[in-house]
Amino acid sequence: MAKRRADTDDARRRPTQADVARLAGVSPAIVSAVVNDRPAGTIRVSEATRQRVSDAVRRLGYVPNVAARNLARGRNRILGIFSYEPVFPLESQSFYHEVLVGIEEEAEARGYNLLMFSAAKNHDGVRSIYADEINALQLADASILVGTHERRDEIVRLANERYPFVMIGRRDIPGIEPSYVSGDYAGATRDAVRALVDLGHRRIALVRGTGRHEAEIDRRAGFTQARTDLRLDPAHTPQRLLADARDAQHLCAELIGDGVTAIIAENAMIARTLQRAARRSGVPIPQQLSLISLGGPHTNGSPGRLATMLIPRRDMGRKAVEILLQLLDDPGAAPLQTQLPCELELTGTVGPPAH
DNA sequence: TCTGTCTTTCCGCCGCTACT
DNA sequence: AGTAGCGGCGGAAAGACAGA
Repeated sequence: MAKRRADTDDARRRPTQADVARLAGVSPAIVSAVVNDRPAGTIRVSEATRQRVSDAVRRLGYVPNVAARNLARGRNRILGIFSYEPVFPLESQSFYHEVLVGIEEEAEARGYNLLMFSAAKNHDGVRSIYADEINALQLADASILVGTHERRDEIVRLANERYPFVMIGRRDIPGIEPSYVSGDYAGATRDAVRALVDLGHRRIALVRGTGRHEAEIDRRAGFTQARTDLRLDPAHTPQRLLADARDAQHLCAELIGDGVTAIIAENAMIARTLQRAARRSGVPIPQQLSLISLGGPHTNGSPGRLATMLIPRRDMGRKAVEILLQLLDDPGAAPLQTQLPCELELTGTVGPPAH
């Protein structure tokens, strides 16, 4: 095998550290120290020896074997990105575009390469980390998981295998405590209610969708918390479900009939639907009804630009890389869970109540 | 004896192959 | 079928050796 190859094919064989060591008349450890420029604290090499090794490296054309080096270090300086859904749709407004930009910036700054996992599909046609029953992410030292349609059984399996990973978005998964980076959606929702109250609103509705994801649960929890903090009458601060866009006009009329002067929409789609419904009903925004969207991004330049919660996507990407590297440096560390503050951009569709 | 320089040895990584 | 050994390194520890 390798030995046989060495005998028959020596001239074409790539030179190794051992070859350099032989030619320079030193031990392989010295070659390693010179090639990797190890500090004097670990191993001292005289200038003359260093020169001999460098000459031998040049004469043989020695280049370190990356695979062998990774094997020895147990690291390959590759971070994975696994997405349960396409992250490169045409719209540059895609939620994940900015997150990926942040990931790339931070990975580059720290000298790590990125590897995108996107091919592995299981028999259901759904992307799966364990499509072949083997953790595909092992190619990378650690990975960032994006997407909201994750398979939670796989996340549990990853955690139990002690594979280092970070999720974009808070996850509440029984049995494990995954590391994640998320926006502080509850805090931003509280801030939105407070801003409306400061403007004089007392009857404020949260219009939610059918989703039951943590990001949505957090927004609803933030709304409820704000109601308590600000001593608002629960009867005047309802949470209403908008399951079908066709019901928007009816819901809008109903809320206005109840005296509601401000609506917080759980996501941008609901916000735009309500905005259109109000326009059709002849309800002026923000003169008669204020509207805040808890999900960006809004369409810049559109008429009646939406007041919006700004999700720090780029920072989330950067923080995810930071956390991954912390997990790599200290595999025994407790899960690192971070919620970044989300600012509110209260322009366009927010104003004081009519009376 | 101390210091500087270097060698030797060992472990770990893991897929693959040869050997028992 | 099971096991040992190899490849090609990095890194650390222990020790050898020469010269001051």
